[in-house]
Amino acid sequence: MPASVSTVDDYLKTIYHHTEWQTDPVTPSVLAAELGLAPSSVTEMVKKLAAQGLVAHRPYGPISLTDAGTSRATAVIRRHRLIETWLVREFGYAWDEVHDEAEVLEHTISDRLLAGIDARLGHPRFDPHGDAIPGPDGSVEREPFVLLAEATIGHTGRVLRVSDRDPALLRSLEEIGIDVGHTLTATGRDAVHIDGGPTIELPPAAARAVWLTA
Amino acid sequence: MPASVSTVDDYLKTIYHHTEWQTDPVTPSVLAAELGLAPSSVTEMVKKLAAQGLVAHRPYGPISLTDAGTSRATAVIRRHRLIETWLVREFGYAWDEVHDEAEVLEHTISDRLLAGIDARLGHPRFDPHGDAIPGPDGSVEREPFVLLAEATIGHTGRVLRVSDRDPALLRSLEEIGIDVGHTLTATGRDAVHIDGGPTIELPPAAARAVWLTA
DNA sequence: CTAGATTTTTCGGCATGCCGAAAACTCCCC
DNA sequence: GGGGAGTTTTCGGCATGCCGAAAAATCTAG
Repeated sequence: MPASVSTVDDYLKTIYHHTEWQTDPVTPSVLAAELGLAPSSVTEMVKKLAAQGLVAHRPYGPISLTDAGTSRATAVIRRHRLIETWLVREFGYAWDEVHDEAEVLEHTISDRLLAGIDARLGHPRFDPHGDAIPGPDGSVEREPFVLLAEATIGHTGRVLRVSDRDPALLRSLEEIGIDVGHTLTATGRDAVHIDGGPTIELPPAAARAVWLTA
Repeated sequence: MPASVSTVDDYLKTIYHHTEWQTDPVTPSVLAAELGLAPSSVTEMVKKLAAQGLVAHRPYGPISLTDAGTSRATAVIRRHRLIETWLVREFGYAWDEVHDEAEVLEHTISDRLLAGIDARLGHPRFDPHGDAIPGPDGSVEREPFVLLAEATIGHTGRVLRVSDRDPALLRSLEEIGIDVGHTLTATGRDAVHIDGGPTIELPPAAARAVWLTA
């Protein structure tokens, strides 16, 4: 009768993740797309999650996490990002190679081993691409941010995060010199300069994949 | 229609494990007991394994691994023992604490990560309790052995393996000084001396948990 | 404001892997 | 060599989590 832990965790994580850098509501169709499932499957599962008090959802409405759901989601994300960081730092994985492995291990590593990994990494608060690693208590460090595509011309900010959704884009941004921690100024739609250097043209989708401090 | 990888692996591993230090045939009831399942479930699953060519089994007969089954089983055992060794050496787990974690991770770690762990450990060929870690090619290092309970009085041999089935027994043997690598002489039923020292009485089941070189 | 498009939900179904009860088969001992 | 004990298999069932088709609700445009 209780749904499997890792399935539940996947739903919660995906819901949380969706709202982390965006504000649009989470609907069953969005969730279905992100989980790679049919919408009907999502409706069913969401109903179960709601029954368990992890999610708020009235029929035909948006889906949101309850406090219980949020804390469970941040716990999963903590695991995921800690594992990713660990794979990169200790096993030489490239950033676009860690995701699948972390996706699996986040459900299977024990709390004890996770604590060992966390300690060995020195309790990091951010993963290699700027996403915050929630603390063991669920706390998340955040600062106000803007999506580069939505920044006003002339806005200057530090790169907080580069979306890791498209590995090719991620790598090309890296080559250009856009990486977490660098400071950028938006000089136009799809154009920036870095630390006072020359203006650079960005590939099409890039401005929607870079977040700056507000 | 294909059974889940980790379920299949559990069956194969258990069959292999059963024949590793004993010679009695593997029957559905034995397997059911070791897997904690009902015999009827085992019959069903074994039928599927046989259909996949991993196991040889005619109705009412014993179960044995085919070559394909054996190589798959040794691969799982390699993973399991490498993970256990790693948990002990790098995370300070005690020997009786590693099993459950390894049981899960053996199914979920990628080949790549396993190779990284293996390299980091220096490609060990034995786990901390003397069980051989199969090589990546499935090769297993073995030397001829006798169960202490079945050794002739006066037989002297090096301790090859201490069963890790009963953690309490394992620890009490350790306290007495019986551990992998030590040399023992069987001085009677349930009595030994170590490296020429005084004769020691063993707890009841101990003689069935210690293997010596032949 | 209403009709068509879109989204969400309901419903019947499927696969996996397990169980318990009952039937089929083996084995062993007298 | 016949029975009974014990083991193995068959069979109907259950839970999870998914799908597709069809029904219900909502949204959007004219």
